[in-house]
Amino acid sequence: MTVRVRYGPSPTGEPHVGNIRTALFDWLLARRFGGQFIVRIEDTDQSRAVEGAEQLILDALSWLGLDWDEGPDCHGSFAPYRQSERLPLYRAAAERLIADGHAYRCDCTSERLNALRKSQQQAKQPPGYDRYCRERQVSEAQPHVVRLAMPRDGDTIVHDYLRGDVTFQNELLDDHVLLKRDGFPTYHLASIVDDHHMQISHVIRGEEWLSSAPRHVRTYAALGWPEPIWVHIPIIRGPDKGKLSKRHGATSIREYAAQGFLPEALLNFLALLGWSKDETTTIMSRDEILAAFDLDGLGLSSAMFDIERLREMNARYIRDLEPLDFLQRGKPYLERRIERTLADADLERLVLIAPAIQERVKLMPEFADYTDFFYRDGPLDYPNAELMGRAYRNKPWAALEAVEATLQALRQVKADDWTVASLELALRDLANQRGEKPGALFTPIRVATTGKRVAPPLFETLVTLGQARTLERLNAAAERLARPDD
RNA sequence: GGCCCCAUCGUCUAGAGGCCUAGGACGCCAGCCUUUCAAGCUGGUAGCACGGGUUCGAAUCCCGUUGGGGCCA
Repeated sequence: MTVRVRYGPSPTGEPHVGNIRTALFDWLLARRFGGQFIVRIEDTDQSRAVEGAEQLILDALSWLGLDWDEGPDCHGSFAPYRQSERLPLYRAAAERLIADGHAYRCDCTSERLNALRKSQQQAKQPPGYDRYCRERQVSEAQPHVVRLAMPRDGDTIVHDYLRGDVTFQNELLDDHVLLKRDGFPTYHLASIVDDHHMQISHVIRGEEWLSSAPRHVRTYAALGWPEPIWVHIPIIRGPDKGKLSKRHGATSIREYAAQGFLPEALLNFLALLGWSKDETTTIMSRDEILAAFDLDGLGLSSAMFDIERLREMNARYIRDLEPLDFLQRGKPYLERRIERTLADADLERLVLIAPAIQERVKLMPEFADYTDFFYRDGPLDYPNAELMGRAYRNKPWAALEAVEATLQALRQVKADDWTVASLELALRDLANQRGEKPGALFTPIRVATTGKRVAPPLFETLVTLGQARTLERLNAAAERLARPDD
């Protein structure tokens, strides 16, 4: 069997991580088994449509590296891929169902329906359409909806790939609407007609659709079409255990991108939310996930979206980046911070220190914190107290002495010997001579050269900064300590 | 409320009757390392929701209870 799976987002806003995870499983199944991944825009609810949302969805997929074979922006054998452009297909299906006696026209007013619901509520009856029009002849000319004539008794069984057979009592299912008054189909009709015509093999969707699945099964039966394989995957929950939503903070893919999460990390994290390869593997590239993926690895219980775990995974991915790749990815954040653009050669001065920075950055925007001082021209901005650190706290004269001793030692280093090894030797030596711990001496040097208490390792920093600027900044620090009016 | 789904450390999970005195990862705690901050290393903390069965034997199968979630209202 050819695997053909579709992702059917509604263009109602930013794509949500929960939806994208479904798309990920679609994509994985298709790619793993040599099938096709189709993107179909489900825009039959005109009132909820949002301008530009379709592009946002496609962008999110691209950002994660999920490519599609057929979709609204490319040709495919089953075009068009927007439901709003496929209306005649749904109408034809509805007409056929009516002709065969599986569906009927209904012109009940919303007043009647509301009254009905109210009386059902009062009588503590299950709510639902009372099939008033099922035995009537409603003229085509009248405004009307089309409803599916569901069986009145018996059961409908949904064969779910993950859960096995799920049985629903037909008497609890009412005659739902297939075609709305405006001639647009509901999800219940459109998805079925399209899945059939597009030869979809597996319907992977959130568990929230399981309760309407018997309606879909009945529709397939009425149309005489074979059912796809149903795969209802668990939903993602927020920290309060409820369905993940905006209340819980960021939910859109774009927000995660903006916060500095790497697409590889988010992909890995999402894949592991409800799926696992084996008992130990947690870090997997897209290709490794792909090679191991299958539906049987999916779990049945819903997983919580734990941002801490995602952050940790992101940090891990950042550490594992090639240094030059890391620099390129950090570049935009640094440029924004220093408010100018950087040539690649200028950026690549950082290659020596890049691995040390990678160990420290958890989220990409932090890249700027660890690198901006390399690109500042004027005096650094920091309080004098920082310069003294703990060892020279409230003793500017002592700190001054340390800085001056450092200056003296570093001036003697030959320009062509300005390396990590010789700086380490020189500065450790100096600390020894002065009879103090390296940390005591290094703090003022660090603050003087970076303007920060927390910075990358010192020797690499000084080498990257260069001898001239190091001495210049130490001089500036000495001057500040000499007149402690800060 | 009705229907449906689910149930292993705080979190993500491994486990498809004996391999389980339940394994891994993140977090957390302690120690080591250490020039700040990290990273790394070592050790530790913590779980099969409960009650009945079935079986020589149950985290694993069945029933019930409880809890959580979804859908409909």
